[in-house]
Amino acid sequence: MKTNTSQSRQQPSLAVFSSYADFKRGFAYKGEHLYALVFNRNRDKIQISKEKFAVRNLQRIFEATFQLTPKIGFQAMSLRDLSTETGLSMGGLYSSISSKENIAIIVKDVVSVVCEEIVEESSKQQDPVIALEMLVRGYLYASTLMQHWFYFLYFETRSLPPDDQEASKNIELVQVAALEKRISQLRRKSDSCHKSSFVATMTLALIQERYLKPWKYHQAEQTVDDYADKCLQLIDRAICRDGNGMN
Amino acid sequence: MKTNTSQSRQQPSLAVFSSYADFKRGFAYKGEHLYALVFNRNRDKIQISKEKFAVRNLQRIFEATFQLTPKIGFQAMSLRDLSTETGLSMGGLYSSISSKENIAIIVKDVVSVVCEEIVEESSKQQDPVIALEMLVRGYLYASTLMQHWFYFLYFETRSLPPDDQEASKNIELVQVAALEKRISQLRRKSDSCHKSSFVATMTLALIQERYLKPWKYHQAEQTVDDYADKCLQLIDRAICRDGNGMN
DNA sequence: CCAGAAAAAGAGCGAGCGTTCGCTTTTAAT
DNA sequence: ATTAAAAGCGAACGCTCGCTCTTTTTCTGG
Repeated sequence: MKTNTSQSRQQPSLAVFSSYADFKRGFAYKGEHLYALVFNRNRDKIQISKEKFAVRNLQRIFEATFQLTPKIGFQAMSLRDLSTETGLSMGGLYSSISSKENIAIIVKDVVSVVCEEIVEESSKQQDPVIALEMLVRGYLYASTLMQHWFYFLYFETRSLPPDDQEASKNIELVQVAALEKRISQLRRKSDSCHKSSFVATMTLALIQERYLKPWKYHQAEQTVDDYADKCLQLIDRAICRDGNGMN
Repeated sequence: MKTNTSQSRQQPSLAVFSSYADFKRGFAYKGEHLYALVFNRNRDKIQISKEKFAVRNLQRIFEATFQLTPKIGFQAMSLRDLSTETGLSMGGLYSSISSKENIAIIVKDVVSVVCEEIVEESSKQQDPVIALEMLVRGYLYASTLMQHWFYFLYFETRSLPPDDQEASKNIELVQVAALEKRISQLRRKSDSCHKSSFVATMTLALIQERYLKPWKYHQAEQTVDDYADKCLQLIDRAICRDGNGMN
């Protein structure tokens, strides 16, 4: 599995999944795979040419960033802090990422790729119920597995150059649009039911709540699976598509 | 209440309100009133002794901060930027706030005061329906009127010293707890209904969504009143208290 | 209108930032 | 074992930061 034939970079699809464990198994963006992806997508920013070395350094750099950043913010993290935490020298840091800003840009890129795949996979589905479930579970599960990345992007969007800030906001807009489309396909047309756009907004807010507030969920008396179930159930209620008859 | 015997500063209560316009009228934390409050609560941090000058400078400083900060973040805003934007000199800035960090600390303090009052006013109500409505509308309306302050605190909590970071998270926990208490009083006991804690979390996430994403709502094709109605309606659905008692 | 007090000004300070570059060590194909 | 290329290193650089302090200007009450 790990034996990479030089350049057979392939994105295994999210495939079908119905639980977090399931999803996790098929999830491609983790461990060395993830950093190999980063390496391949950002060769221009990385002055190291051998994948082996680049991947090792990138892994250290991002893990250290996610360690240092949440309590003090990205801007307040100095490259000397990062050097200490990674064990790399100043020079090593620079041959790996070329600039501090690139760290944030790469995070944006990664989250972007993951989100696009979720939307893409879901859009292949013609059944709106399954498609919606894929969106909700996909985003929820992916942002749990990559919590640090999603969290970082949300709070550090403002550390990005203007164009990337725009792109970062766009990720979210695409996500809501995908949700809204599927929700509107399911919504019972009635004035007493919530508008699709409102329900889509609510759904995204709930998903984000989960990865933005790790201190609430890290102890996790409640699993992500439960959380996903509740979100889906709530959507049903909001659009009057309840299983049990409610008046 | 507050121990204000010597101080003439009085906080007009939020009183009763049933619409945004209503709430706005009775809202005490705006304009010069607000900065007078800041001045009185932070005399130790402010080296200017005449209220007149202090209030004028504070107003300039916070308005400039809220202008500069959203796009680049607080850490990236230099005091020279702030000096340019406010029209104050370096020295003027320092006699007004003593340190850059104090700007963030004061924001935390202000948001804290506003939130405490919302919870306090609501807790005086014995009718849980009205109490819940006061919480939701109060938080939603207040965070609309003071959008910059709430937004800043959410994104800049990490620029605060550790104790204030803790305090900032606490504001949110108090808010959810207040919501949860009232929701649990209304919740129909049934396994098919969402747990009070989940509904409270969802409610807060929805409220925050609104002030955290100004680019979605600033054009506001949808008023805050509508938004509040929808939130309350959704709560009812989630806890199986529909019966459409929604006027 | 004046004199003492308060406020505003802004050049200057040391610290620490992101970044660079000349050098050493490691790697890996011969 | 040799050697050229790649990776790693860290002192040093220019710059900007938050902050201070002396000087100047403005305010204010008699």
